[in-house]
Amino acid sequence: MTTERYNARDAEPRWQRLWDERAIFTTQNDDPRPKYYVLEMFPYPSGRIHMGHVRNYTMGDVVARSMRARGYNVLHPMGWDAFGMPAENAAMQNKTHPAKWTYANIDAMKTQLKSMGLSLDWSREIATCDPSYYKHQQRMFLDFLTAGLVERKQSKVNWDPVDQTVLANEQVIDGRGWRSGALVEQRELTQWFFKISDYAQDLLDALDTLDRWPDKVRTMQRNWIGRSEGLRFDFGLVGAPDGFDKLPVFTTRPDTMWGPTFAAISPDHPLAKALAATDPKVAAFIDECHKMGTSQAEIDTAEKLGFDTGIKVTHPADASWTLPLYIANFVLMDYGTGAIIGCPAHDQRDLDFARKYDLDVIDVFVPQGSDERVKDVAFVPAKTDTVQYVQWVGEPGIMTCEQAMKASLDIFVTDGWGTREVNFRLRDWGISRQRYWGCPIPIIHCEICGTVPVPIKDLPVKLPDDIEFDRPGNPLDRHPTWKHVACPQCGKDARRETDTMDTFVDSSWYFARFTDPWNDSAPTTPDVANRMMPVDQYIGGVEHAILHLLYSRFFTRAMKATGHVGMDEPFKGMFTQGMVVHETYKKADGSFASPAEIDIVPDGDARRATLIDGGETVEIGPIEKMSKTKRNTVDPDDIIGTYGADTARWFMLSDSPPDRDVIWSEDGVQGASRFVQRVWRLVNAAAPHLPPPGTIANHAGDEAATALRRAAHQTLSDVLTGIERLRFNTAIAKLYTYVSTLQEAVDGPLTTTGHSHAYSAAAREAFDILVQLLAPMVPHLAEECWAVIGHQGLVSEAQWPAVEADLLVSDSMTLPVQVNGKKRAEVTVARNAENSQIEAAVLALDAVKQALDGKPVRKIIVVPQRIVNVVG
RNA sequence: GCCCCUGUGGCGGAAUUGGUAGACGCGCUCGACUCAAAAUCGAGUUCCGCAAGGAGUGCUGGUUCGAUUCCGGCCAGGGGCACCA
Repeated sequence: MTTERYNARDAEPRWQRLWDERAIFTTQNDDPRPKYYVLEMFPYPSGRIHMGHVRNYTMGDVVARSMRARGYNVLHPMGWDAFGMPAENAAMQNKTHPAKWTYANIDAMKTQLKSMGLSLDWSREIATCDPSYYKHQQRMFLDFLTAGLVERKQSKVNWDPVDQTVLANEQVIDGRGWRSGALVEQRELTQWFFKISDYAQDLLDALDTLDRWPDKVRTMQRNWIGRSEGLRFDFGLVGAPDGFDKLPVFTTRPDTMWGPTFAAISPDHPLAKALAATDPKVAAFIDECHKMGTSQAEIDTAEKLGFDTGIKVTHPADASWTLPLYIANFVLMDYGTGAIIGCPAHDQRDLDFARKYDLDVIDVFVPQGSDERVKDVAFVPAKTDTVQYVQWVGEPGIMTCEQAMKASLDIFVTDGWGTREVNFRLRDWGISRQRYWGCPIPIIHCEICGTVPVPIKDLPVKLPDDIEFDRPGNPLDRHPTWKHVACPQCGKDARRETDTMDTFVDSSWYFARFTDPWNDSAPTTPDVANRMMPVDQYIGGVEHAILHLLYSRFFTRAMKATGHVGMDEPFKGMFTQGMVVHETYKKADGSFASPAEIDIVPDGDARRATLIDGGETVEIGPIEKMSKTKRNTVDPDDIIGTYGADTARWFMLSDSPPDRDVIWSEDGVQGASRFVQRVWRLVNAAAPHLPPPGTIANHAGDEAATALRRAAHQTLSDVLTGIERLRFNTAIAKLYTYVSTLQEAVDGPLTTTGHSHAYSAAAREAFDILVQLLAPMVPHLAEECWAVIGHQGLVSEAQWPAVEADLLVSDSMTLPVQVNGKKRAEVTVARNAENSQIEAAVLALDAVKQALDGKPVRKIIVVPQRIVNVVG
């Protein structure tokens, strides 16, 4: 039989057009069926999609299509994270307006996404750079301000000298700007902050409820929030300037309070500043500290510097116990109170400092049964280690550090010397950016009225179109007219805030906007948002495990506090997919060749890569993340053009577990392509032999029909759970097996005359199920096949049949038989056989007798439905 | 330094969470079809052994009738955090 090869290039656009015309992926908010919201992290419109996008969106699409087939009202929208610096950089280079550049990119990428055949509701498309989106963001900024969740404060900021902007702590990687790579400097600026730290405890606690999030991500967030419990107390001050009579300190090791030998404050501490005002030597020291870089290398090698203020602090437990007070360069102002106690015996950094400045070292505890005192290495046991306490207000004794910490804390609290305190590493979120291409902060600065919110009726504060990018810095600030406005309160001349918001703000609520993007008067329609939210399955890269996900969790809480949504957590299920990686090809001159320029030929057991143009042999390098610099990228357009979207989708889902990296290889793609053709041939071969759609499968008493139906329903059940657990690779393995089973049917009974009606009907069901299960993964091929086997409608709209549970169990079962833990035989017994019957059957087996070798049977373990083990 | 994850054939990986290790795919070998190639189809493919059989899930101990799975110690690779008191 001759069947033409499946032509994806012809079929795919045809089905995409039909889906579009019939708007079958448009979601109604008032649909009575249960909702399911599946979302992939929306892309930055860089201009072209890459393989990472293909993988991400394919996974989401499989979930969306399968949930639709299971009867849910699926919301699966797409949008654009469209503000950001690349648009400004492009504007500087090409003299194009960021908006023009961005929207052109959106157009191009939308075309690419459409060629993938994704089941997206494009009617909800949003771009964060559109005033119809950011006006609501401005509104929420004002709501948050009213609710006390926004603060304007002087703060030391990370300043990126290349991009000329402030960076959040999260955007500083190894002391360098995350985008420019420039060494970050410290500057004092007045900035807008979202008070995410107000929610630190809640954000931490609620992680326990997110049971459909990867543990890895939850751990990362937990560490980032960084909760630590400890003791807060005041040192008394002797000889300090007026107004400073005590020094608040936080410590997580109250047990070391019995052996401090110095105290130190940050160079940014108010007391240090006060001293600097009258003492030029202090001022000089502080200056020196500020010159210190923040890069990792500098921090690692930086010398611990201290300046003895001459001031003494008094120990809270004993006012006659005084310690010297230093200003030290390693004390951070924005953690704890900006002041520390130094206990050199049990902290290496304190010990180094003590040795350098010739301070005492007091051992609070020593190893159990030892009298060894600290010399050059601090003694820092684990909290659960048991040690001998020698310095103690009560009876010295042997206990764990944990016990001693608790006991010390109790003493301090009971005696009124201090209080329990919890500190978090998480800082407030600085959102001010000195950039043009971002959401303007809706504030007006008036000399008389101070900072005045822009009235909600005046929103949006739109970005001006006529701007120039001839110089670095913030073009909004240089605009001749934009910032000059009248104060909304007093009407006098005032000045607009020229900072824009961090782009992470834009992506912190887009998922909520998708629920009703048509509402022009408010960010959300709470009724609708509460019905469609939270996102049931969110899918994206691990690189956003902290930043984006934590901000979104905060934002949802803030939106709840201001009445825009009714829930705390935005993402019920979260999944982080792995990267797409590819081997690299290095030419003799050290430059890289792209996979498209390479021919791979077998070379003995190995493979050899040569340049198609010229034939030069190139070195096959390590497998790495696809990147422009390594030139190991594969263009989705090329793959879709050559093999079709279905092949690309199938490949992305096969083999690699979705949370791990997938190695893109030509062999793999061809394997996927072969599968597409195989399905096509199989379905075409079967089609003429199938009874009309709707023929009811009834297998009673027909062995062959029963076997076929069992295979179909087993596969249905397996694929369903595979997708549910996002284990697409195993779902695909089941489909491969199922295709082989159906191939056997086509090669045998189905195409031979004389098979029963029951068998025909079972085959009809079996092929319907095949095509339906393929549809989420290779939707175009599935539509084509659906038509070939005689269906009128679209498989994309067809509901999956229910799994018939009684088909998943058979009347007899084959159990493996072990003797002393080694498999020796198999035994087939009735499903409902008694254990005694099974035992008898097992002992009668020759293989068992042989393996026992005459030894008596001591025990027989029969695990129902599983295994039999004979112990001799 | 602290925290987390991973380790299974030539390769990607399965294994219903303590019950037949290696499903499924890739690659490879042999065969069929073909003048030939591609495509397709069939057989084989953890290792040692002609075989019977034995060994085997990074290494090493343990728990168990039974361990890839649980526990202890180590080794290797990857990731996150880090002057955080």
